[in-house]
Amino acid sequence: MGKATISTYRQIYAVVSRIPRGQVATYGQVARLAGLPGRARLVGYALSILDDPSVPWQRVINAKGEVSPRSGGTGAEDVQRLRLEEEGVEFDSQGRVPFHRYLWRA
DNA sequence: GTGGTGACTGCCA
DNA sequence: ATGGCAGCCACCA
Repeated sequence: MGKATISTYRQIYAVVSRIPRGQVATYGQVARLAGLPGRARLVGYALSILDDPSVPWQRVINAKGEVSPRSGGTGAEDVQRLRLEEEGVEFDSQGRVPFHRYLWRA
């Protein structure tokens, strides 16, 4: 665990913090904006160990437009969807967020 | 050092 | 449309 890793996470959290309320971004998109193209999984990991409550992690979803299933079976997915709906993001009948309406155009 | 595991994604059958 | 998989790379056992 070195400095480089720490700054990498900081970069990721900084990008996520820029996503506007009521909009969403994909893991891959966040990775690219953070200067880490092709490293979407790292974004997922960074968010999984996030402890800073000021980072709007709920606005990051997968490339299919859905809230990514967690492995641990925790209720995090439901919390994420609820928090998004609270800020005005609507899900379609298939449980997906229509990108044409809510994707963040950085 | 090695191998398995992901809050992922794009490609291909 | 759906599912499988390789590539990705930090972490942990």
